[in-house]
Amino acid sequence: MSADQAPTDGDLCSIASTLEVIGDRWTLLVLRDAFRGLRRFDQLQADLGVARNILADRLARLVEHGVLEKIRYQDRPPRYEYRLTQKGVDLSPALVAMMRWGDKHLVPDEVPPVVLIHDRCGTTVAQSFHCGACNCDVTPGQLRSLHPRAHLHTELRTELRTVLREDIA
Amino acid sequence: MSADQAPTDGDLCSIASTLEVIGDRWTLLVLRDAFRGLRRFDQLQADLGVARNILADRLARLVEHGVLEKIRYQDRPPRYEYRLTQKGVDLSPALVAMMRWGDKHLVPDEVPPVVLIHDRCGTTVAQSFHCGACNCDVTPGQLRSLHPRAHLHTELRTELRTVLREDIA
DNA sequence: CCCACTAGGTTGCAAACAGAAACCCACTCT
DNA sequence: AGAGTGGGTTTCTGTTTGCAACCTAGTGGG
Repeated sequence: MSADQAPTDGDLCSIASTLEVIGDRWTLLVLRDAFRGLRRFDQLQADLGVARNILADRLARLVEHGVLEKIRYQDRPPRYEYRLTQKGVDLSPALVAMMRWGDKHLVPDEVPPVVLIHDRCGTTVAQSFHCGACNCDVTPGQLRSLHPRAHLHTELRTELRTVLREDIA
Repeated sequence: MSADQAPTDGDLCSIASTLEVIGDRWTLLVLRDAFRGLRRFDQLQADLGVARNILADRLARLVEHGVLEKIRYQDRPPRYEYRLTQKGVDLSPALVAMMRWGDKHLVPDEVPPVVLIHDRCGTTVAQSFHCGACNCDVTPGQLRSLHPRAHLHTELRTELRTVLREDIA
């Protein structure tokens, strides 16, 4: 059954796979700035204060993974900008979740939180877990996770459909 | 602690602040395992394959930041486990968002996705942005962000209440 | 024509960090 | 007494990072 062949289980776990693409401090800060609308190399470099070679590396990796696109926005002289693809835009739930955690547990009073707006109606939008059956929001503590295949937990349980509890107490 | 300040704008941006706590590949993998129920040093070390000194460092940092608690679960010999605090459990939206992005854009068919269950009713739960006014879900592309203070964008706009568009096209 | 300037990088080198393996300690089991 | 276990720390070495300098088009000014 070979539970441990991979260097990391990047191809088995969605979180590990995701971290192989964006699991880096500078990468995530680049994405944050991309969502804020920054698109050019020097804008990003000035805003982040990151070393230029590191920024070049992270941008190239994000382009390679299809999270950003490198677009030539003028021809002479050739100038490029980096903008989010749909795949990149789909990262916004992750960035928003981190932002909300920071809002709640760090920087309590200094910074008024960024507000998310539904562009059609202009009112605020909340991120949540929603249960369609109960038609209610679900807090993290009321969540359980069901692993369709338990190959990641062969030591704990060898049966399929193992329920792992996320309890805290 | 005591803020070795301003290498980045960690105290201005919630995302940057959050990344100073969890913005590291191993840290995030430790948290993933914590949500799966792993609690002991050797369990984590065996599962992740991380160097023991690195794991010790990451656990200590997470405890220091109040994301995990180090609990003595037996006295002779003294044995400890690490479990999520409420602050730690509140990170689940971020982990879930990364997991869903990985489900959607990486590992497409190999791994059946982990399903989230509402413990009260046993049915599946979805993570979403919800607009209360329209009573509908909002896709990432329909989101705009409103920054109550624009101090992070003084070059772009010096006015308050700058609307930053997250458009892609 | 010559010079400075900008965007978008690349190169070279010192310092910091990650990883592997060995070691340590307190206790229990046999 | 010797081996095993949980929970780490130390040591050494190789990779990664950060910083600064440099490069390459092209543009605008004098």
